[in-house]
Amino acid sequence: MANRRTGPQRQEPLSREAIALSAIALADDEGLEAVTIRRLAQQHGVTPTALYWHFKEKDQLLDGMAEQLFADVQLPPEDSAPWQHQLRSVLEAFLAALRPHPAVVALLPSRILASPAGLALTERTLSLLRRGGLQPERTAEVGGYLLSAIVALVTAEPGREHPSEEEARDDAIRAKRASLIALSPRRFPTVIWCADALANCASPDEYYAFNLDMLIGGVTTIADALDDDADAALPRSE
Amino acid sequence: MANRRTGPQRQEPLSREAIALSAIALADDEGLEAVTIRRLAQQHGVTPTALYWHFKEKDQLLDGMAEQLFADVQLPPEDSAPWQHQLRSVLEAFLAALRPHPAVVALLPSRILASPAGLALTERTLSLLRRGGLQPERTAEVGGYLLSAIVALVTAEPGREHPSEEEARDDAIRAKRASLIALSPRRFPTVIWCADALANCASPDEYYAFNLDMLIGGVTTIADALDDDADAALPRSE
DNA sequence: ACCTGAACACCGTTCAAGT
DNA sequence: ACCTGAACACCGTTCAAGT
Repeated sequence: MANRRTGPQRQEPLSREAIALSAIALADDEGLEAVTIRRLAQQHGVTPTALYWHFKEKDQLLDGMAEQLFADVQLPPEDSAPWQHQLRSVLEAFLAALRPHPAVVALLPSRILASPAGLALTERTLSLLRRGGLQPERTAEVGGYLLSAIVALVTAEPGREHPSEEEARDDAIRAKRASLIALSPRRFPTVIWCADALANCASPDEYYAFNLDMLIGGVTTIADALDDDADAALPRSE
Repeated sequence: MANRRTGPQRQEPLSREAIALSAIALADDEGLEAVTIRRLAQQHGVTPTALYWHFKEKDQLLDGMAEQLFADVQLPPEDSAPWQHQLRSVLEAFLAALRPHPAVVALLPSRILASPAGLALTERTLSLLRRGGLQPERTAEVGGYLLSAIVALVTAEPGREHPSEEEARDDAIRAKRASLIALSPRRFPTVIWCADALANCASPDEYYAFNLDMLIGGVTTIADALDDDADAALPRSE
């Protein structure tokens, strides 16, 4: 589990990409707040100030981490399926890239339009909404939000914040569940009814699939509403 | 605009609430990363270590900030409207509390079940989904996600990251738009088509209303699908 | 081109002490 | 009960210098 702690490494020169990859690994292991110029330098056997040759400031390192995640997205090939189905495939591909790195995803929403791979993902998403009949303002608003909503899906996975070591994780889940069960049944009956599933996600795959169904269902609803408006505006068109 | 900078204030003893409120104001003005034990102490005319009498550690200060925002939510009274309509009203109330404090909302998803006011919001949300026919696992998964999706709605508002001073803001929007317009029209035709709306939100109210329509439409879709399943399982019920 | 070393301003936090 | 003061380990960043 613990990441390369093999002390100072003599090796070929550093690269932006190598630093960003080890930063992602460090975030995966210990959280985003563990990603520090000084710790990364130590892992690479180098002085903290050496990193400033590769990145002008820490924010550019975070940009590099985000870019790596966007580059992991395996966009499905375009096909002739209905646009809603293709949209679901695109969002699933984004989700698949994010799930291994939940600690990093908070970096993505503000950086998607500044990253080449993020732009490719955005282009695919927006073009499918356009095919659904949305005007440019709606396309931008809904498309941009959908991508952030996928990020939020990872952030909000029940039980995601618990530790990953099995025993400590079980303890945390039990403690969370107990704290919910102990609430007033008069004021919080439904929280208590849901306590198990709020404390931990029994099946993450079902959590993701069901909420994706919801998002796609919502997009379909608003696209259909636009069609109805168009029908109403052009009464006996066709 | 600038916040009470009137130097050391001699006054009645500090309180958790007063510190959390000034922390929110500081985040509104200068972003969450400006919220520092030392700066807050300075604003209150007190030594940094004085804050440790009120909060065991900085994380508890962040808890207090989140609790204040949850307490701002004005939950609508229960009524006899369809559950989807009531759910929309609850989400609108949450959104109204968040919009004045976009820099703070990232604190909320991980803290909602640890805050009394957050639990009240969760209870209302879950109880309406239960009324929609969802089982406890789905209720927890969808309800928890919906609340995070509202937070993401604020985070992802186009143009939200630009500065708030009018002139600098116009410059940032123009620069963002120009950078999108300059992309390859062959590879990014739809991004270019949407460039204006991606660079800035012409009407935030419409952005929020339209995406809320989408979320409510999605919840309705999955609840209806459950009804259909039930109908199929009990063929000529009724 | 790529990295070191010294230095600076700024963090969160502990602990003993004051009133 | 509420706050001060000194101290510690840890940040990001600049700049001049080395090879």
